[in-house]
Amino acid sequence: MKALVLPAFERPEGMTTHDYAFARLRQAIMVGAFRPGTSVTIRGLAEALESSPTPVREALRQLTSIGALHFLENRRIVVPRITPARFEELISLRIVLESHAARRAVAHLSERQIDRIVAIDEAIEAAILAGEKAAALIANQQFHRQIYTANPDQIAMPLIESVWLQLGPILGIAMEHVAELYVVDRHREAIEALRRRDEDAVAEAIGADIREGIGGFDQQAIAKLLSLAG
Amino acid sequence: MKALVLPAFERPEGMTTHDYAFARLRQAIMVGAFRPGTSVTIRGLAEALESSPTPVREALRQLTSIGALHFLENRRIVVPRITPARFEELISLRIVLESHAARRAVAHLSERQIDRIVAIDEAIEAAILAGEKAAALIANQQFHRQIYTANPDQIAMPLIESVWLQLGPILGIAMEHVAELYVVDRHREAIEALRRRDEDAVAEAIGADIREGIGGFDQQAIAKLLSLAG
DNA sequence: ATTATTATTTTGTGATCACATTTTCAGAAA
DNA sequence: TTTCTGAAAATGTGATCACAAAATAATAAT
Repeated sequence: MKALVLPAFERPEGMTTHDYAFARLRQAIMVGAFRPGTSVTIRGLAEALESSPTPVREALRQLTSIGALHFLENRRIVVPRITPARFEELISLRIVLESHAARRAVAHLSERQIDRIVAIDEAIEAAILAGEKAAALIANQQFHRQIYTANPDQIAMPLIESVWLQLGPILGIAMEHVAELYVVDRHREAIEALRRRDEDAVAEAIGADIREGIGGFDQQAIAKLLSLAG
Repeated sequence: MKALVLPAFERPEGMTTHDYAFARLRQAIMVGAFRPGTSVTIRGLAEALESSPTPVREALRQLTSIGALHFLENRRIVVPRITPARFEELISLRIVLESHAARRAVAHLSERQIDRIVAIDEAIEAAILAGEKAAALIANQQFHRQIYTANPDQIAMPLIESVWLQLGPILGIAMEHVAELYVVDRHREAIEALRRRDEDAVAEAIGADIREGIGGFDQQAIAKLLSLAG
């Protein structure tokens, strides 16, 4: 078992080792640093993170609870495999959850907050132009998160992030094999609908954004990506 | 801090201490054994479960990850507080998630499986007649779970169970203060729609089941229940 | 050469300890 | 009496160890 290399991560001053381990592993999964089916071990990750096993164990309990990793029957921990059918379930669930979260956020959004969302959209475009796929993915998530968290009573965000995490590994493969990830987006429509405070139009734009964005990968395309990943 | 008493739980042969701790705590939260705002400690729970702190710590990482408990800024662990607005978010998210999950399960259900769902519905009725509220709540969940898990590629179930868990503490209060919890249900309609393989009717019946069941507690009723709980 | 058995290694689990951080309590000062 | 300060207690964190369970490798039997 060769030494594991994780994407770089800046640990903030005073962050506990457990929180650092969790945040770093979560980010790595989110940007596709682990392939579907990959086994991880407590000691392997502890070594890569330069920590003792305890914080890693606790982080792994969290990551398995949010669907980012799976505990197998034999107690091994793996990055979940994905099938075209499961990909479709993830996308359809994303559409349902995020349309709903967007709809319920509309009444809470100030013009200032919408300006902030516009700025994030510009950062997405910049990342795409620069060919920085992982940065575009993260910025795209921030775009969505900024909308949904405008609702102070929202509880959908952890669920939405869990779905995003489960998409991480396949999107990681996609980022290696397709020229651009967010060719299509409907962010302009979403922003316009937000400004009009039109809940139906917002939900429609968000749903279409997902469906026509990464949801555009059909079962054949997913199967092809999975075969490319070995 | 007085000794904690947890609802009884039958530990299966060979179950690891961690799995037992997690399952028992999860169940306790689900049936409302903890009040919103209650603080729990690792050592307190370990004592109640007759284990060392390690498995409890790992279980707490899981429970906080699925929304059943919250880590506070000061590192304390509490049962989340709930407001009428949050209750409404939980219900509306339940409606969206479960209608969707039901819809996507329809194509996968055999007659044999539907028979099993009917049997569960009968068990719910029996529990209601016997005045066993917690048993009715668990059986009601099993009714729903049986439908949604018919879809072999479904991924919504962990999200749905997280929402159920977040409703646990307030439903626990409700069980103490209302005569019956599931006065209204739309299980018959759901079952009929399942037999007809009518996705729209299934989604509609499940949505109505939730909306007219526990979703019938309006903001005033929730505020009243919260004040009764202290 | 193949299969079964045994030994070794790897990996997860639970316990315990020391330490860091937060809360509570007691005593002193205003 | 109230507020402040310092000490003690409670609580979470991380490290380490031994043990249990699973996987792999080596050896023996067919």
